Amino acid sequence: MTVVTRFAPSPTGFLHIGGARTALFNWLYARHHGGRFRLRIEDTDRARSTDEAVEAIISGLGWLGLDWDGDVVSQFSRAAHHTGAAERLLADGKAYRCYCTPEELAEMREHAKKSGRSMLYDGRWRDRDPAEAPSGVDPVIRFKAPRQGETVIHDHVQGEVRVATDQLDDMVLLRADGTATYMLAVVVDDHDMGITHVIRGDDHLTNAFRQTQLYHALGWEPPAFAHIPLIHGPDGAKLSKRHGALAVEAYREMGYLPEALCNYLLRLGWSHGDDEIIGTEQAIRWFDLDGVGRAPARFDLARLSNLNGHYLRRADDERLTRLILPRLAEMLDGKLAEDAPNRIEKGMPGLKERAKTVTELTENAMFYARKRPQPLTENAARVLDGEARRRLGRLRRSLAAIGGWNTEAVEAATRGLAEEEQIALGKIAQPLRAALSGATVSPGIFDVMVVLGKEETLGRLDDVVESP
RNA sequence: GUCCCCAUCGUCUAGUGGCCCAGGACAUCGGCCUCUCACGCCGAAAACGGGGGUUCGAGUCCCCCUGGGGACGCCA
Repeated sequence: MTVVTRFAPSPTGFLHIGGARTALFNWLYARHHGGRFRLRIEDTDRARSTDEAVEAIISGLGWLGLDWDGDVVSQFSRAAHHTGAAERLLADGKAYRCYCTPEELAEMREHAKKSGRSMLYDGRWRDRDPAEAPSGVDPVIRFKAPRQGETVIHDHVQGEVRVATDQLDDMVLLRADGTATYMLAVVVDDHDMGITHVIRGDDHLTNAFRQTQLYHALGWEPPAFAHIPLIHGPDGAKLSKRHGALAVEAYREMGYLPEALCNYLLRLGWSHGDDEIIGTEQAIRWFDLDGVGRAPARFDLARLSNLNGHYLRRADDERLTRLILPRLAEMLDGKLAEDAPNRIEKGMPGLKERAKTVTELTENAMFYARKRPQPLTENAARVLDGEARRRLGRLRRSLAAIGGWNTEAVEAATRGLAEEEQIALGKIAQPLRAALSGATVSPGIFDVMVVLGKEETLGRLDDVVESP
C-alpha cells in the first residue's frame, strides 16, 4: 500500500508554527515511505476563507521547502461529493433532518451544563415525525450516530483510545444552506483522495471518534490516525500570537533559516535517540511515527536560535550575502559603499561565525557596507583616545609600506609595532578595530583589514589618526 | 460541567523492569583558547509531581490524587 498523507489547513489566516510542524511531519512521513503528500485547502467556510490566506500558506510551505504532490485541492470545489454522501446517509436512514433553531440549541447546551450533563445535542429530531416540521425553517442534516457501545481508534501516537458512544452526539453533516460541515467534508475528501495516514494536531483527537463513525456508516475503511501533541508557548499555555504562533514567514523576517526552523520543529515532539542536528535528508531517512512523543512541548526561541546559528555557520557565503544585502540597503538608506557586496561576501566566513540570525548578521556586516567615515560607537570612541590615535598614525606608516596586502603581512606589521613599542597586541588591535569597524567587537582584525583592502584600511585610519 | 489526552533537569528530550545514586542538547555559571566578540574545548549546577500497589527489583507496569492540555459549533 502506498502511503498518502495530506496537510489540510483552513485558509483563515497565515501558516503558523503549529501548522508548519503538522505539514512537516506529514511531508516527512510520505517522503520516508516513498508515498505521496497532498495539500488540501479546507475552505468550506466561505465567510472566513480568503485568497490571501491561501497564498500565505502556499508561500510558507514553499519557504520551508515542503513540496506537495498533485494539485492543490479546494475542499469547497468538492461540495457535490459531500452532499452526495449526506444524501446517501439520509436515504439509508443513517441521517435525519433537524429543525432546531440556533437559539434552541444554545438553550439546550446551557441547560445541560447547568445540570452537570455533557453539552451534547439531545437528538430531539432523531425519531420525530417529519410531518411535525415547522414551516419556514430550513433544516440541517444530522448524522444518526450509534447509541450503543463504544468507539475505538487505534492511534499511532496515542495508542488505543476509546470513548463511550453516548458521549458523541448527532453531529451536523449539512448546514441549513445545504453546504457540508468540516466533519463530513474531511471524511469524504480523505476517502476520495485515498489518504492512508491522517497526521494532525491533538486537538482533533475527539473528532477522530466522530469521523470513525462516519467512515463506518459510509461503508469505508478509516485511515490510520496519528494525533501529535500541540505546541505550547514558553509559559505552558496554548500557543498564541503573543508568544510564537506567528506566521512562519515572520521567522524569516526575524532572521531564521528555513532549514533551522525545520530542524527545530522536527525535534519538538519527535526524537531519534540523542540526535539534535538533523538535516532534511537525514530526517527523511529517520522519520517515523514511533519517534513522536505524547507530551505537549513548549516553544523555545533560545533553542531555535542556537540551531539557527549552527546552520548559519554552514550556509553558503554567497547565499548569505544575497540575504543581507537588501537588508543593509534598507538600513543604510541605500547608501552602500561601492565595494560592499564584494567585501561582505569576502568577509562572510568571519561574519557568520558571530551571528545567530540573519538579522544579527546584517548588523554585524554593517561596517563593511558603510561609506567612510565610519561612525563610532560610544565604546569605540572611548578606545580611541589621543595616545591610541597617535599610535594608529605610526601603524598607518608601516601598513602603507606593505607590498603584498594579505593576512600574514598586515599581522606582521601590527605585531611588529606592538613589539617595538613594548605593548600588548591588544593595545593596538583594539584601537585599530575601533577605527576600522567603528565598534569594539568585530571579526578578526587582520581579516577585516584584508577584506577592506589597503586603500580603504588606510583611509579609515586617516579618518581617526592624530598627527604626533 | 462532561469526555479525552498528557506528566524525566528552567526548556527540548534519551530511557520500553535490573546496563540509571538517570544520558544528551539548549539556556545558565566557571575555566581554557585569544586582537575583541563569537566559535571550539573542558568543567559545574540542574529532573523521574505525590501516594498506594505489582515485582527479588520500578523513571519504566497498574490504581488514585494533583497538575497541565484538548474537545464539547449550522468553525476548521
